[in-house]
Amino acid sequence: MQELPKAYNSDKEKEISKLWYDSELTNPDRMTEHLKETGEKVKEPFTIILPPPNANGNLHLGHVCGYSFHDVIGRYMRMTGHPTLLLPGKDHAGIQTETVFVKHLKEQGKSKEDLGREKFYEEVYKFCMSNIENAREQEKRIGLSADYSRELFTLDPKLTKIVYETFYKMFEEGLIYRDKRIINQCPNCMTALADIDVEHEERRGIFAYIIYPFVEEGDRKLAKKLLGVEGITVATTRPETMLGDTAVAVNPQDERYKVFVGKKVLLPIVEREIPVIADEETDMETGTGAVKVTPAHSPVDFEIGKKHNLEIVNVINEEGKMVGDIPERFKGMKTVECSKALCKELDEKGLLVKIENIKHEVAVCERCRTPIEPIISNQWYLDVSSLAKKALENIEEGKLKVFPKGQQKALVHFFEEIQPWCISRQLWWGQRIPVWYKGGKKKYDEEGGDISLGENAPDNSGEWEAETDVFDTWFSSGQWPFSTLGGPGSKDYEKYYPTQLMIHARDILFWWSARMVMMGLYRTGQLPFFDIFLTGMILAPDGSKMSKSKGNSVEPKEIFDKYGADSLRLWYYSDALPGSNAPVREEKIKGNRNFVNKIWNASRFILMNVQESELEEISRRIESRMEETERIKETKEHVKKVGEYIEKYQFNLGAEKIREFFWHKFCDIWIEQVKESIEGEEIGSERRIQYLSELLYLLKENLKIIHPFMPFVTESIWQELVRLGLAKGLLMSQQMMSR
RNA sequence: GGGCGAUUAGCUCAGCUGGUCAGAGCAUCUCGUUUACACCGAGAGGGUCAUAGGUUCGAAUCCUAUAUCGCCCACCA
Repeated sequence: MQELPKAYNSDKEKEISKLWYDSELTNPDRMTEHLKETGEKVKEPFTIILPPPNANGNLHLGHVCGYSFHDVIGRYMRMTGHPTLLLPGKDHAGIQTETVFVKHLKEQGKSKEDLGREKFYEEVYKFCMSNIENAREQEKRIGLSADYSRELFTLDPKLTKIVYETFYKMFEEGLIYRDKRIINQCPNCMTALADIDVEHEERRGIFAYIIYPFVEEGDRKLAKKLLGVEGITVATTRPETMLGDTAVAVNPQDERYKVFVGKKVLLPIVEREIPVIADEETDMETGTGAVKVTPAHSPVDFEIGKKHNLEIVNVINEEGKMVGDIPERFKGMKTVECSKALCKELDEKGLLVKIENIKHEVAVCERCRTPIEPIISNQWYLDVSSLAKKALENIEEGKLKVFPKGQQKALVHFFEEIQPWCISRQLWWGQRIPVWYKGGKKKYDEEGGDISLGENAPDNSGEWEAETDVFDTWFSSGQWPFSTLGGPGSKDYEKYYPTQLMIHARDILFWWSARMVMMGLYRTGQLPFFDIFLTGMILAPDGSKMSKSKGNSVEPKEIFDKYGADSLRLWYYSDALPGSNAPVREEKIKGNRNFVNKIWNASRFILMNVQESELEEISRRIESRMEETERIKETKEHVKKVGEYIEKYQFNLGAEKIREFFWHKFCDIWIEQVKESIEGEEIGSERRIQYLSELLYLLKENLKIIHPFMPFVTESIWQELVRLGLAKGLLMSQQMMSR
């Protein structure tokens, strides 16, 4: 009797999601009431804090798909009696957003300095807000049943307050301190980076052999005899740093150089006398076995310098330009430029032996791929050793688990090897570190002095200078699970913390989950979550990494428009398993679209068969206790099995199972059987009523168990049933196999 | 240099604690003018489960090597 369109049209997805959000059942408080009203059992709340996407651009396919994991388990939990909170948010993404926005400005011929700090902040804020709106719409399009009434931005003052509290506590306990040491400076982003923000990339480079002549005549002669030249030859990939050399190191076991240890060489060009020292770290096999030591611009050399009490000579500034106590002609040069100029001069002096072209690993900025400059600088550090230790204990005790297991070992390794975390960034976009220096920051760093914590200066004396650095983004997002819930003591926190599960892409395991675990344990004494599920990475169709620059990225909108969200979700469940990569396969998504349509048509067929006069009786029967037929029994087992798969995070198996069962059992066999059984039967006959009731009941239970995976098509069919009085409410809030 | 993981049909991959495990989807081929659906139905072909050993009554599944690929970590100048 029903006249439904012949094919499911995914255009209606927007109306469907409006039903969900308008119902407010995505709010666990509201869901609790709903369960009570309908006489269902209310179980423990289930909470997932969603990873906040960066508010500086569009969501890519990976973000959007990732949420289908949060959503499938969230919906399942909601449908099994757990008031469920999927808490959404957006990340200000300090360095990345600042980089993106500065680029925008540059295109308009402006710089951030033109705007000034305050105006800049305002503009970036606006920029983020418009992106956030966009991102939210994309999240809704995949069907994410998140509670948007609780949505937060990482720079929300409520969150900043909690982040500051953590900072004060850590400072007072001595975990946070200011220290002068060698840091990773990105000359492009103009800020310090934590070790973890640095990546290694193979780049072409040079390996230059340079002679450092001995100071004493006698040494020169001896060297000539033993080494062939009047000095010691060092090999380096970065000749420009020689301007800051304060020693030459050799291995104490190295017979070639033993006699020269303690002697002095004359640093060419600069004409500075520096000692030859012995250090075990020096590898006899590399280069000439003698290495120049530049404590100011190499982490290794910094350590050697500390050990041997060497002078630290700064010759490169935070912009990657040559500065300091160096010959005038090199000042202001970029490092590469300087390297070339130096090689030329050395060659003219006969001190350049040779230059080899090599490939080597270079440390680069994770965001802009600019090679980082190690420089000496004062920064804020967090001593994470005690926090990491607690995290490790929780892993060892089996309280914290990572899926897949292999990544758990990686996390253990990370915690074991963890170094102090540089948490200050020289950016404008972010949370200002709440510190005031009496008499100025420079004075404090040079001679020490008074410091005051707080958002405002302790008094109006005018003596206090505000810290201008901001926190590393991860310092605040590391507190996300409890800060979004209002922090210890608040109502939501008491109800929903700790959460159960964290799901995100595996590339941010160390940046994010590791930090959340440490910060959570620190601030709340509890793990912020117990399971970490790492999603697979989506790749371009050819198996390469998707990137805008390569032009091989697939836009989510394209897929949504063409195949609908359900098809995309189902593809993701089966292909993007933890630990694996998933190249986008359009044919497969298309195949899922066919399944979506199959569900639609099977439902449509059943409704077509039911006559208006039979509705009331059928409705009565499916609402009352049905006789347990073989088919119903089998369906119950099916639902149970799928539930187990979801609870074990085996979404791929769950997806396969619902497809297999609905298509090849329910449609191919049962519908066909019923079709045959009622053929030629009179309308309203007991036989018809009985079969059709059973079929409708089975359909409803199937829709329920399919719903977490494919919410749109199932909900839209459910609403057709509601229209006919065969169902009530939203499918989203129904309870599995509940009668 | 260290660690982790992968290697199963043309493609993308399932296969949990060893015994109907040789599978799914897509692709291919054949047949079907059935009134839910051609975004369909019925069926077919296709893999010595990377290689070599080993444990076992029995291994894709456990162990040991080898090869290839991928990812992560790492200060080798």
